[in-house]
Amino acid sequence: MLYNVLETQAEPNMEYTNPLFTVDSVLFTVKNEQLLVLLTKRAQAPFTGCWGLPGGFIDVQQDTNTDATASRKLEAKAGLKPAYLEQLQVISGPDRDPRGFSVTLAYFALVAYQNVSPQISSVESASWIAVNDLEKINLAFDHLEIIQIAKQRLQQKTLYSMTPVFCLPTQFTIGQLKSVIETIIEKPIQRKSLMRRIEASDIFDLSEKKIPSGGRMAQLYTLKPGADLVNFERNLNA
Amino acid sequence: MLYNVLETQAEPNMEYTNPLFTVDSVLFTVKNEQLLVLLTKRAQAPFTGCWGLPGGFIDVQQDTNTDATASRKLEAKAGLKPAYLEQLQVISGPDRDPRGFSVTLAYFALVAYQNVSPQISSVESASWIAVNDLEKINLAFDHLEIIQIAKQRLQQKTLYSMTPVFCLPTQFTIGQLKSVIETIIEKPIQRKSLMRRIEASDIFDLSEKKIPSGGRMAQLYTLKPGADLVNFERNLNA
DNA sequence: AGAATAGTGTCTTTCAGACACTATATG
DNA sequence: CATATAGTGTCTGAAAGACACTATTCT
Repeated sequence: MLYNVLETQAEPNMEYTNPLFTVDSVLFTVKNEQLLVLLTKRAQAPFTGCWGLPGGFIDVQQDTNTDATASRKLEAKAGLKPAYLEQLQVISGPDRDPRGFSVTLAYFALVAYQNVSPQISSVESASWIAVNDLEKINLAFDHLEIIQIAKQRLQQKTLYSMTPVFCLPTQFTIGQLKSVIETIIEKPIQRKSLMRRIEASDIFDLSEKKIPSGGRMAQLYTLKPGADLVNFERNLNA
Repeated sequence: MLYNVLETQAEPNMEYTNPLFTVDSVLFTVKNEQLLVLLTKRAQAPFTGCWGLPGGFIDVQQDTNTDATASRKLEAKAGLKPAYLEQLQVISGPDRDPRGFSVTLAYFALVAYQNVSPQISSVESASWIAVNDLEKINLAFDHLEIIQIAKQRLQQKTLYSMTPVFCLPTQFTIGQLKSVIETIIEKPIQRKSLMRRIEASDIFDLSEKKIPSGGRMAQLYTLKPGADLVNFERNLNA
């Protein structure tokens, strides 16, 4: 006993115990006026059999940074590349993983449902779940909390940017964009306000095509190649 | 050779090499119309003798999360507690640290210069450097880049919140706040606009006191106890 | 008095909200 | 034709910008 105490004190430069470090992604899409999140069924302990966020460990041989880790894990677990990916935040603590102190870098990502529907349905262990139905699901770790934080960030960004276009195919109509935005922020917006922002942002091209919509034909738009998203100086609605 | 290849393939569940994980802070303050950042002189390799951001490893025995790590390191290296602390972002890659793949969680923090000036000057190895003079300094790792990212975030937040109050003592005047804001965003603002926001945010109390200012006495304000910062729905200036 | 800073009154500008109106598709 | 959705015209409203004006303090 005494011996151990002395030995510890004699090593002030000891290596700190390195905590577990993982990268997890909250990948959203929108389908039928519902915000969906991608969950995977956990094959290993802890929380075997529970649903959780797709993620895993950095592969220092392969990954050039944590963005690459997030992408690689989404590719491996659900066979898809997100259209949008950004860091959300780090969550850490001694009690969130039974194996010990853990640090998780959470990403927040978007894809168009149309682009990934076939891949997901072919993967047994991955599934889209409506964010508003998550109480019914038994989620691993603090993943429910992380999803709520990601949802809030998505809602916030939707008020001052065109981020939700990444939930749509490359060609889309104003009506579709309006619907996706309304699903995300859970409030109606004015079509006129959206049109003004599309015009002002100058990041969209008119396609030559129009598509049927139940009424008058709708103009198709695309994001200009290489265009960066713009942040507006005012929020919508809120 | 062949044996090694087979062995690798036979261990799909092998432990990944855990990268180095550190927590660094970009602590800003404002003094004499200059934005300053706290740097520490590195005692150990790599980059011995260079200036760098105060930070270090998580202590899984002591820290309840990475926020605690950031605070503890600021306390240890400069003897101070920041008035404001939030996550900035994770920077990672195989080449940013000569020791190998590294992951750094950067924090962004604020203090009032008046509150910490004595501590810093008593610490040999810590010093405030003007952010606009950093080219002259030999900075460790990619710390220059991290400081620039933190500065941008601070500028952005200043446009839609009262975050800069954390660069001031608990009692402060509108004139002081205006000056700090202008230093941060490097642009003049309208005193009237600031007054309107102070009124609208409803997070400040008038003190009973006024202080001299070179002209008419200036009203002292304080942040209401327990008040959360408000995000305005429009940006200033920009 | 004159200079300096604090604080107010008020007009302009910008952009979102509201909503009526026109346009064009379908059955 | 009616209905549904696309898209426009234009008025209102909220909050920032501009800036002149008053108020107070010091020398």
